[in-house]
Amino acid sequence: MARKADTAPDKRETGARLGRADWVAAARRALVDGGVAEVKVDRLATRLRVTRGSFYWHFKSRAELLDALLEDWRHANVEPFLSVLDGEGEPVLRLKRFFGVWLNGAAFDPALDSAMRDWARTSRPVARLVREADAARTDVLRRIFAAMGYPEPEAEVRARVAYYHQVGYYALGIVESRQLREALFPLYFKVLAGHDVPEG
Amino acid sequence: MARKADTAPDKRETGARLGRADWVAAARRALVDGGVAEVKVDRLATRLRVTRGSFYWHFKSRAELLDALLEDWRHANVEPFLSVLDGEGEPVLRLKRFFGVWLNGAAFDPALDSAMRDWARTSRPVARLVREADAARTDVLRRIFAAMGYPEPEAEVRARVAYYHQVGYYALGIVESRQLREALFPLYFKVLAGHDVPEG
DNA sequence: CTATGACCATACAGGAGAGCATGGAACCGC
DNA sequence: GCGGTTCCATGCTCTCCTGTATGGTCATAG
Repeated sequence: MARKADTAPDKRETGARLGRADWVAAARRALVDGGVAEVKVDRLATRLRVTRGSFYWHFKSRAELLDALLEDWRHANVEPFLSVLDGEGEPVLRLKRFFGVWLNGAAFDPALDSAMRDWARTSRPVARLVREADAARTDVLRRIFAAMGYPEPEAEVRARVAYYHQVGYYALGIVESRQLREALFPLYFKVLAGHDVPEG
Repeated sequence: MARKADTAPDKRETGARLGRADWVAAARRALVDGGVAEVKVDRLATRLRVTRGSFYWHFKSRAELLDALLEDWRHANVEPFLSVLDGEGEPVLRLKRFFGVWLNGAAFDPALDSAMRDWARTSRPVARLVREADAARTDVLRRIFAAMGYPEPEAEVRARVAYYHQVGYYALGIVESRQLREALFPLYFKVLAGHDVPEG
């Protein structure tokens, strides 16, 4: 029944066949709004409007899908984050750019980040990966603060406060208008950086 | 087989019968080190060295256990937290006391707090409860900063940074020696409060 | 037009876990 | 020590999910 797609195939374009990427994308969505426990083969199949027979052609097992999901996250939410922000320029401007990433949310998905952290609580390899990402990110911040002239213990502490603060913000599941966040931005910057927001 | 408790009944004292509280305690432990998904009736039964038959005498369903778990958390980790910290005294000293709660961790359990937040990601009522707790706690902080003389928008921002920072710290699953944390405490205090650590 | 490979449906086996029903054991008041 | 209450064991049913096997359909190269 129904290769003709009764209503809407949810993600893939009309009638197109699926690939591993489609399954990973569906898994990512399920992870974000349900946790790993909700990443189940038959549910994804239902959502993609195919049967599990399709899945087991693309993947050997559910574990293989989770591995692919992990690699997908690493590739999309860790590497770019670092390469973009660990560049050149005035330290204060680099810091402003760092905060900007959180604010505009173009480079990465905070909800996915939280979901990954949730997953990490019950999976050793995931925990390792997430912690590596966290360490790398805080290290970028630490170097920026050090370049701004803060002595070593304080640079580390400021990096932590800034980064942990953001993680906490998203962990709380706070929903605020972009306007409000932008209005508070100068104050956040002053408190976290100990400087006023620079021009540019 | 075995009312005589082969090895150790895990929690309840020798041979004693169980009550709702025992099941809730077991559920809390399971929640902390496995997430809601691991709070399963038969696993708890195994851990308590009884069968599921016992459970369904004390509880109508698994959902009822989760409700009890929720109420248990609210009663143990929200109300005391506020009453203790919203007291009298110098604002700076109250702030120091607030941070002290995080540090010595006697008044509440940060791991449980994180587990609850994870749970809140996939449950509306839990999210509502956790958010109420968060709002109440940040409000205590905000009032302290305001009493310290910070004008209103900044008091709010400093309260957020301080609180979110702690939430993030635990969300990352960081494990540090108490020594290191105490060594960094003065710096944290200086960055977060804009003051040196007061005496007393 | 046909053959090959990519993609998917169907049907089966098996496990894990929730929930109910019922009988038995332990305990307590009297 | 007897009867009622409290607590627990045992044995079912049912649902959800994973994994495998196998055959069908579609696209496309030649």
